[in-house]
Amino acid sequence: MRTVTMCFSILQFSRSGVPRFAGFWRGGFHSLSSSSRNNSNFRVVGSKTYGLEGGYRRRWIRRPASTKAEGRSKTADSNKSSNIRNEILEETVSATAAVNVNVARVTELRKIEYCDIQQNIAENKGLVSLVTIVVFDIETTGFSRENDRIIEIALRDLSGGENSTFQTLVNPQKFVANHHVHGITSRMVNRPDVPRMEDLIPILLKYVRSRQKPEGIVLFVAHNARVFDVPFLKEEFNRCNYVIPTDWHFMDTLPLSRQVVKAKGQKVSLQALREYYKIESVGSAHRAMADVNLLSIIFQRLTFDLKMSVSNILEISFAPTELNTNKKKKDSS
DNA sequence: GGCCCTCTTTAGGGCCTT
Repeated sequence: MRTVTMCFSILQFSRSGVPRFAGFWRGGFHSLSSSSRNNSNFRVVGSKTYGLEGGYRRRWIRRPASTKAEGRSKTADSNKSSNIRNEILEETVSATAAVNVNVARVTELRKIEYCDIQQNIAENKGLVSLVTIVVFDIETTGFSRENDRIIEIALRDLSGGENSTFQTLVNPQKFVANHHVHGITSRMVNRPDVPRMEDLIPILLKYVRSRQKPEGIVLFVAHNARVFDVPFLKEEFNRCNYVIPTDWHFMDTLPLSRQVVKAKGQKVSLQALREYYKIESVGSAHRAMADVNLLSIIFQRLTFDLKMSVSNILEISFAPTELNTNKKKKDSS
């Protein structure tokens, strides 16, 4: 199986982190392939949006985990807080006092010197213990990061285990004109029980932090990330007065796809890649978690074909600050 | 918007993301 062979391809490159890294990939992709259809174990959604029971009393509801893989598990959920946000978070992260998450996070991140991380990576010091790879996807009201908004976000931590996925609809507070693309309508998201981006970001930060390894970095993977997903995410964070943590790095699978596929005259869209790799279609295309599950498999195939190690992948990763997303007026002089 | 390709580079069209 490709899952196994990929481990071998990476083992050729990674030395110090070999044993743990093998488990890292094997566990992650095993869990994905064995339960990709229904192992979403952490959702923050409008209750009616997904047709779940629970009515309107609860602002958001959870779905139980169903993954088979082992992983970090937080079982404590007995604290009956009236704050539903805390109630959700207690499933995945330790409950903390209500603090300004962003300020605290930025302060803490300053203690983790970027150059130290880079140096550790360069020296290949236990990469597995440093890197959490998260495949993600967003659905939006359109292509303009200035005028459009995120309406759905999904993540999958490839290390697998409980709470390895996260997905939610997002209230854009504007009309969704492109529902024909993803099937997400205004009525589904413009609701008081669907979190707005400013509500979601603190939850997202805590969720990612719960998946992050001690003093490690998180590598987010998306298709066309450099041009679409990351600038969009960055814009939404800015709009809500948040900053993307400095230990969040991003990788775009589009250039990898061009290297592998386009040389053979094929297209490099997500669906074209699905056909190229003969991956069975599961879920609706252009829904965030379905695309995340698909990209998780494609990412595995691409890195296998290109014989890429984690070190190689990190070398082509980028920070949001490296992107020049400022609006530039074309110089007509 | 950024990247890639070509009938190119003093440019333009297509792809990719929703």
